[in-house]
Amino acid sequence: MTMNDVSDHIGVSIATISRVLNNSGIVKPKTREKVMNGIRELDFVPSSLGRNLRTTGTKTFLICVQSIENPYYAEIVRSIEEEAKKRGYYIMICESYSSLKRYKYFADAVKSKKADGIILLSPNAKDAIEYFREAPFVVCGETDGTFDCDTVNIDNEKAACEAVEHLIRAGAKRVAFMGGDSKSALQRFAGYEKALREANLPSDETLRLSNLFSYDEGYAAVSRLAESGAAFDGIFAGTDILAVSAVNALIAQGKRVPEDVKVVGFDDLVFAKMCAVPITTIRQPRKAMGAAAFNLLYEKAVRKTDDKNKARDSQRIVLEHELIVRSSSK
Amino acid sequence: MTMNDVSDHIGVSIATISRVLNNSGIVKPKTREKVMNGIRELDFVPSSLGRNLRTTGTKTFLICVQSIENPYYAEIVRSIEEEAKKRGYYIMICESYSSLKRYKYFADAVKSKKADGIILLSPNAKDAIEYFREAPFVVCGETDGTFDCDTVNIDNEKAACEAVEHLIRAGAKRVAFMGGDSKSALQRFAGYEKALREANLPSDETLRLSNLFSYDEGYAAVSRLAESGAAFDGIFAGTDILAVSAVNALIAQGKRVPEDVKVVGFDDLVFAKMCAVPITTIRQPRKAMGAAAFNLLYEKAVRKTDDKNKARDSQRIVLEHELIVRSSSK
DNA sequence: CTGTTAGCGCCTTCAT
DNA sequence: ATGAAGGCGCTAACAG
Repeated sequence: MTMNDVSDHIGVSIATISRVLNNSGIVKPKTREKVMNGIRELDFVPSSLGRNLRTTGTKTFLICVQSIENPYYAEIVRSIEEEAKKRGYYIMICESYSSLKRYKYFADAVKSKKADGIILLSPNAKDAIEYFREAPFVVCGETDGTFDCDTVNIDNEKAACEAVEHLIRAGAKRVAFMGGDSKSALQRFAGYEKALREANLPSDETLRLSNLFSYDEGYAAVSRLAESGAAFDGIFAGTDILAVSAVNALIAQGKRVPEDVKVVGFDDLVFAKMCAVPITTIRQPRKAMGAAAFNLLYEKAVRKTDDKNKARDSQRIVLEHELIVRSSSK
Repeated sequence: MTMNDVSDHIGVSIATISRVLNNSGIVKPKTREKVMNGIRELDFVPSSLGRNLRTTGTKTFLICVQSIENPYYAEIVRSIEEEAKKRGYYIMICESYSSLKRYKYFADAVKSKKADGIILLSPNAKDAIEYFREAPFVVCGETDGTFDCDTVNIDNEKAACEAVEHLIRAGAKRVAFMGGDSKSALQRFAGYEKALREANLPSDETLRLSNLFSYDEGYAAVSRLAESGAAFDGIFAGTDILAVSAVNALIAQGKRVPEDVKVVGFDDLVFAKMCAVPITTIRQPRKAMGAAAFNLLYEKAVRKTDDKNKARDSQRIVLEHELIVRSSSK
């Protein structure tokens, strides 16, 4: 079923059909109606293959997430999709599993014209970026001053600082840190240190639990810390997963949350409130982040087609976070 | 950058380049090498637009999930992707949000040749299916005898029955049910009833908590049940989310799990073990399910191209589940 | 073994 | 306001 079939069916040239489909050129209302009816009768859907080949564009963006298992991405993706719909764009979600090979694969997907651009929601953005030099792309949720690209993010350091300030205000004097080693994890650690400094509290190395990523790692680390007899009455976790692991490990050790130890997480994922003790956390404006990321990429993709005004400094959009206070800290 | 550029660069016809790229036809080793070098030097990636138009296929499948926020899908998707890679297929993940409009959108994506087929991981498969009549598609994780299509699933009734038998063996005499109203939820309810019948235990309507989907709904329902003073010492939840909500609600009511109430969930999602009381659950063989779903669709898509032997009865693949025993039931 | 050539389905001038 | 025709990049049939 192609435009030719429709053409035969209703006796109008394919050029006119194309004009109707794309709202381009001028078509007599009566002709337009005839075409519309024919399309409906035959249940015709134009092939994107022909169109894309002709226009050398797909109106499709790739969203590259580390793994869809992480619910952090869901709301951002949804927001990107909503924005895309407004512009008539398709979205494909791809998982990187943080593998460099996969990044190459996605970059090639753009080169081979399967998509027009990439939105990278990856925690390992820096590693990926070398592959994307030639593809229009935007990084969302990760910033690193050392590379130059369009970026949407929150101020991780500031947010972490506020989270720790909140713990201190709630009465915590000895606050532990849990986090990974990604760029944003380091920024969150910097915020933690800053808050301690500003409150004139010492930063104790034994309370610094680094290189933590999974639930199991977090659980083990907090269990060890508690067993070691180290004194602490607060935990700032760079991730809700780690915060949940901390709460469960503490309870298993006979400590009470928040009475003995106050806990704050980061990201406000679904299970932050599904925990036995609902967790205080930093909420990122994920909806706004997704929309901003799409629009940034859209602009870039369109500009590339227009090919005037091609060069433009990369933009760094920073959005506002929010502290959500729940039982784990009060 | 097209095959013509490569052709100019190395002085070989585009036909030969195509043969090298597709491993089709016969090419002298020396020529092949020359072509490979040229491709590497120019960093050429063939346009899928031209190729797809020519072959009228995209080697791309859509995976339609209700929402990527539900980690249930992650492992299935991963497994599908692995299988796809073996065959040189691309995978696009799409979210349906259970909206019928979105199903139409996906069906059109296939009609417009953006993809060759659809794997439906949706709990509302039945509603979607009318849209997919013309598109090669496979349903994974949902069966309903009333419609005819290729299907990969476990035996939900049997699995639920085993879960409840386990509760009964563990000493539970009055087991409550929590579940939604999807087809598989009903099948799980049937298994629950069967287990009670076979153990000669009465089925008490007041212990039947239906139409439950979200964490909050589950939490509220179990809280009400406990407050009502109804006697129960076991809960079979049709979903891990509901099981977690039950555990948290029970603890909040001062009940102990598993001493006072034993709980079993379904699906073995990440947070089934991230809960304060790790949850006994039914694990679906998600890896095998994903692989089976891909291969089923692959066969269908290829058969459609071959167009001989087109008609074939739809297949219904049923795979084995597994009971994972954790603290919530022992 | 390699090159030439005819479309795949569509959009877009250019005529009319 | 509409139609005819070329070509987007590639594959496959046919020549050589």
